Amino acid sequence: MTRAERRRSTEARILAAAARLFAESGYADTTIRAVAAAAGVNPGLVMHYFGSKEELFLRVARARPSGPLEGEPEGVVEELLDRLAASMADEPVESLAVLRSMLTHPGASEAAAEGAARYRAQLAEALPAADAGVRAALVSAVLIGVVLGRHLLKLEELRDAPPEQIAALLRPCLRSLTGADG
Amino acid sequence: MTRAERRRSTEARILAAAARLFAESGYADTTIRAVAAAAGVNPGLVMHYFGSKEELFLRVARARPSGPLEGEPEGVVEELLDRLAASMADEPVESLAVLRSMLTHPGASEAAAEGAARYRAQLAEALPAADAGVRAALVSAVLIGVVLGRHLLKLEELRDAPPEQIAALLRPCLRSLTGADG
DNA sequence: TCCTTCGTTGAACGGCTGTTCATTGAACGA
DNA sequence: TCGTTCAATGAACAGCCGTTCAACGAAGGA
Repeated sequence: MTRAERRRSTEARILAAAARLFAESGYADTTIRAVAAAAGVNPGLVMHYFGSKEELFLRVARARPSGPLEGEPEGVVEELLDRLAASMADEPVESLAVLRSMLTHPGASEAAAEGAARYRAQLAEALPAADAGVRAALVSAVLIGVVLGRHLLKLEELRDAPPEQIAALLRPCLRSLTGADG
Repeated sequence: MTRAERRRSTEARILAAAARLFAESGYADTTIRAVAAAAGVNPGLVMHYFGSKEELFLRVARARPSGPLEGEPEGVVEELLDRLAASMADEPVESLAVLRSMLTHPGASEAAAEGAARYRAQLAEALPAADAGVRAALVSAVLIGVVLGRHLLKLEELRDAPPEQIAALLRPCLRSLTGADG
């Protein structure tokens, strides 16, 4: 294994461990030492690669663009439900890391705010109503609440329910919020 | 001022400061020293009164029973919207402290879980549908998402919108989730 | 008035944190 | 083969944390 490969491999291992720990424990309770241990690496190395705990977190939290969101409200709702179902099937480690840390770490909210605002703006543009902004924010809040309830608060009924059932129950709810029900 | 009065007054001041700081910063980032400073008191006194940071948090987080929730789904939805509007008018410090810390502090979830589960059970009993449990959990998740979005994530559109507008947009959403729309 | 009670303080403790830095040793280029 | 590069280590630093404890000083009872 070449030197560059080892380097990339180690860096990836640290990032994966950091994402998992940030998601599980939040920003404050995740220590550089724990990340290093989980990655099988020396704490100093984490600092050497990422400079600081803050920058390590930002590398994990970098908002990956999640595809465009356009078309008629009906289609947008289905797209949102699909994404929700997908993030329910497997544990969405990065999203959870961002979500949990946004509630823990002062800087995390600001770091993710720009991407989230662009997301809501995109969503709002697909809505016909005059109060599209508030509606888009409510849709975001509802989806965040559901992911939060299932993965972080671990509400039993939500954790045990199949994704399709949740999506089906949520459909009319989102259709009314987006104005897709006329 | 009598000695017992001073004692109660100081204790109340510490509890109020703790509630505010737990809500603002979560469990981990709230220090005993900061609570003591905000209450104008010596850190040692906080320990002397409450024993530990954990017990101080539990005193703040003790679930205050929030009235019964019964009757027809339509009425329950209106009751929920009323409570939501009320918690939007003023900053619900204690609720936020619990909510934020549930996401920060391992023990906080468990501490609040019992009360929250009883709340969802009560809500589920008022719903006629066979999948009342999942529906009740989804209603909780939606309401948590909205409070979270407004007070913790500070989504601009949600923070600036008047409570009545949010309640109005949420009404059909909650009616469909509770099965109040037939 | 004197002694007790107790709210309150200040200093200190060990432990864990993020971060730094000199050092090692194996992969590399010549 | 030899010197350089650089991934990786281990020990150490200062700072903040929760927590402890001896001590002070004013309120309360006799």
